[in-house]
Amino acid sequence: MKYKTIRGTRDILPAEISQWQDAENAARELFKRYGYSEIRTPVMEETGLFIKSVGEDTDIVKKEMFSFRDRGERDISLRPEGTAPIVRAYLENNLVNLNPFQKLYYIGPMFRAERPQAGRLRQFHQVGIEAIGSNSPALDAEVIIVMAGLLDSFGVKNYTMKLNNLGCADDKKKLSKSLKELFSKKEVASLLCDDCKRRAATNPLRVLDCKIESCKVVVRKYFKEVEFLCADCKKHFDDVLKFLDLVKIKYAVDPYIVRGLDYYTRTVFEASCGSLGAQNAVGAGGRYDNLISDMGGPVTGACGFAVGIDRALIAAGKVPGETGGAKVDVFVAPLGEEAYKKAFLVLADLRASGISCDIDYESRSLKSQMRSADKLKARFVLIIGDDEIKKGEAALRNMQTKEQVCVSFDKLAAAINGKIE
RNA sequence: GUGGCUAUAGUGUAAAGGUUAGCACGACAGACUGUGGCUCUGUCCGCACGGGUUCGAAUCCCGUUAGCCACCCCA
Repeated sequence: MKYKTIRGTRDILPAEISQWQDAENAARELFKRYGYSEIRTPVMEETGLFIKSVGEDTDIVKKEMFSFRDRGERDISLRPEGTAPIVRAYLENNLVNLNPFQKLYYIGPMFRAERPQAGRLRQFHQVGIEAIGSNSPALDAEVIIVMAGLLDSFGVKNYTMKLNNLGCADDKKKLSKSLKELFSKKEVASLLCDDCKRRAATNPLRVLDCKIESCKVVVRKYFKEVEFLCADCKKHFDDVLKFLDLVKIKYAVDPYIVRGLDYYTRTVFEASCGSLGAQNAVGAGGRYDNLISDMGGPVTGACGFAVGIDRALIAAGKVPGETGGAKVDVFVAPLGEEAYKKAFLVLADLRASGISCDIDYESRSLKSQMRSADKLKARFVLIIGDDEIKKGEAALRNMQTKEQVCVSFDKLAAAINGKIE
């Protein structure tokens, strides 16, 4: 029986792992500059956490969660997103008492049971930040700036940053109600696609970002008349834009951006990249001013984003293998059994001195060992044969210059360290 | 989840129902037996899985699985 990775999951092999490490390192370095600390939460949570936060009627909860009941009859889900677990952790660990304002970031796998495609996996990876405990528009702006900086550091180019203002919870309710009324009119409803006819009743905001042209026409024609934003929310959004203008971040306000998670309020944003096909969202986020209180915490604002690492690497055009391959300082090549034992000892000494080195385990010809050394991109090969053992020194060959010198066994580490500098 | 396209060594590909499934890259070994990259030689590794049609299937049909594309939705 040959086993395979399950649908929508994949192995990240050594040839591409450096891209992931580079991306993660870049993210950590960037977040540190902005004062964010890492937090790691479990990949599993109570299912109820996501139903409550992401929303009962959202697709993520309704049809995309990997949920199961464990042996203790608990309802558990693999996390489909990172925000809810972090809010849970913020409240559960009383971080609010430590400091009510927290800047947190996370990196890790998320799980959604969608039909897989390139750039859309069932286990995918997100890196994101959550700044909890402030209503300031400067925070919205900073979060957007950090996301733009992250995409830049990943090498993602040609993305567009779209912003919208959904308003506070009351505004959203007003909007939803107005849209329901609008779509219930026969002359409007008859123009919508079948999906939107259904959405008009269940989740009317989603009609706004329907891709079908006829629906777009309807939305453009009637949506302008819908007034739903209160004065505070309007001002908040205007201030966010001012801060962004101040640091010359490029963005486009798109009144049809609607996020698929119920907890968003006020500012929402999305970075999309044309080269990704239909999976063009490479990062997105927004403000969620009611989530913390909905989860039993104090009334306090928060804002965050998530970037899909898998997608970002595709968008950045990273190709596996370009930077792959192990590199080693010294390849030790013994000839014969006696020499192998000596080599084994030398290996231990060199490694203890901080020198990366490797050896062949199959006792092959020197030619083969030289080839292996070449493949490993070894900078030096240390040849140990009977002659060398007799003389008490090994032959150290520089693979680039082909220069070969004899070095006494007890001075090996020092000699090599001197040459590596 | 719906619809469509696809599936040949590790990778990229050829074979339009008819011998031992070909090629390139790759891996491994060797070319006066203690010296790498180039070259040459040899070796290794494959028809996704399961049924069916046929004298005969990589090739045609069905199913399964997986990938890809669009939708749904989303990072």
